[in-house]
Amino acid sequence: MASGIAIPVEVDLITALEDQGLRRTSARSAVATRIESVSEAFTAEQLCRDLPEVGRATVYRTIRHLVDAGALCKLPILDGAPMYSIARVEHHHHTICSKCGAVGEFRHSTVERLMRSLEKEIDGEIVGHRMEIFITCNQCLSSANGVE
Amino acid sequence: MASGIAIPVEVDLITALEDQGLRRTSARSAVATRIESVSEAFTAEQLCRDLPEVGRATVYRTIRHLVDAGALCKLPILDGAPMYSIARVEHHHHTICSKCGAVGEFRHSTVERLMRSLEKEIDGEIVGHRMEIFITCNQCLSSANGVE
DNA sequence: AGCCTAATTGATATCAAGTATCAATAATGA
DNA sequence: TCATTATTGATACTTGATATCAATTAGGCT
Repeated sequence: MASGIAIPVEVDLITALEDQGLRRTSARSAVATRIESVSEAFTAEQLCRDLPEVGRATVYRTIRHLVDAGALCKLPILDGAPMYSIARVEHHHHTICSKCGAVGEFRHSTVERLMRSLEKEIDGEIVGHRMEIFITCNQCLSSANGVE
Repeated sequence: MASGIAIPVEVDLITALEDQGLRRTSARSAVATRIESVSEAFTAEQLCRDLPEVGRATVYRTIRHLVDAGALCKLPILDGAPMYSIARVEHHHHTICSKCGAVGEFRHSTVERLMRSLEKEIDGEIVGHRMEIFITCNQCLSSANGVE
């Protein structure tokens, strides 16, 4: 999705954890491996279901560590549990398909430029931003055409 | 906040509810009045605490109706319950102070222009977007200076 | 290898936010 | 006023997530 503007970087979740001074354990490896193998965004509960051999608490803790390490993005969904996706692009934003929930990443220089121009208009100091674009992905568009 | 670019519109929450075909009741009036009187963004639980005479279920239901009516914005917070703010500006985005949590609104044409330019790059059809700018508000900036 | 210590785990209890239920109540229209 | 329908709110429940804490495990040290 938006592959033309994504800048992929190497992702190694277990290393990201070790870089935080955390030990490499079988539970953490299981969580990391699983996340790397699912290409799409996921919720914590999904991960718990996929990994019944790992305790819920550990799954949640590991996710939190990965978010702290910057290796995972936590993105709040309007209704329901937040989703997580691997941070493959340095600084990026997300596209969310409002039909199927698929999450993509993109990066666009205009967003950063926009921040600088807003700086004058805003009553304080900008420390960060977040942006989500809601789309109907091509897959959902074509399947809708096929049915109707 | 960002008053130079905000375009205020009239807000009358109880009317917004009636426009949805909902009855004017004392519980709904109490909720609407309370929301109008607090100038800042709030959580559902805060509202419940402020209105002990109105049942929790009714508070939640009324908030949902107001969001459906477009009179309230629901904005997901990274950790914890979503906050709600009156939609005073037609289409707008939010500033959130990461120190004190104060929420402001702003509107900027560049955001809409940005959407149009992104349309080409994104693998699907844009149906909406959301943007939050995290700031340290002037009040928090000055109080930090005063203490340190 | 074996030991020591601190980190980690996970079953369980708990918490917090929010929704479903449903009998009692209130609002509207005839 | 009456009949009908919407609304209310106490309660129970669901879901997502965290706290507790005894048992286990990893990593360093000798």
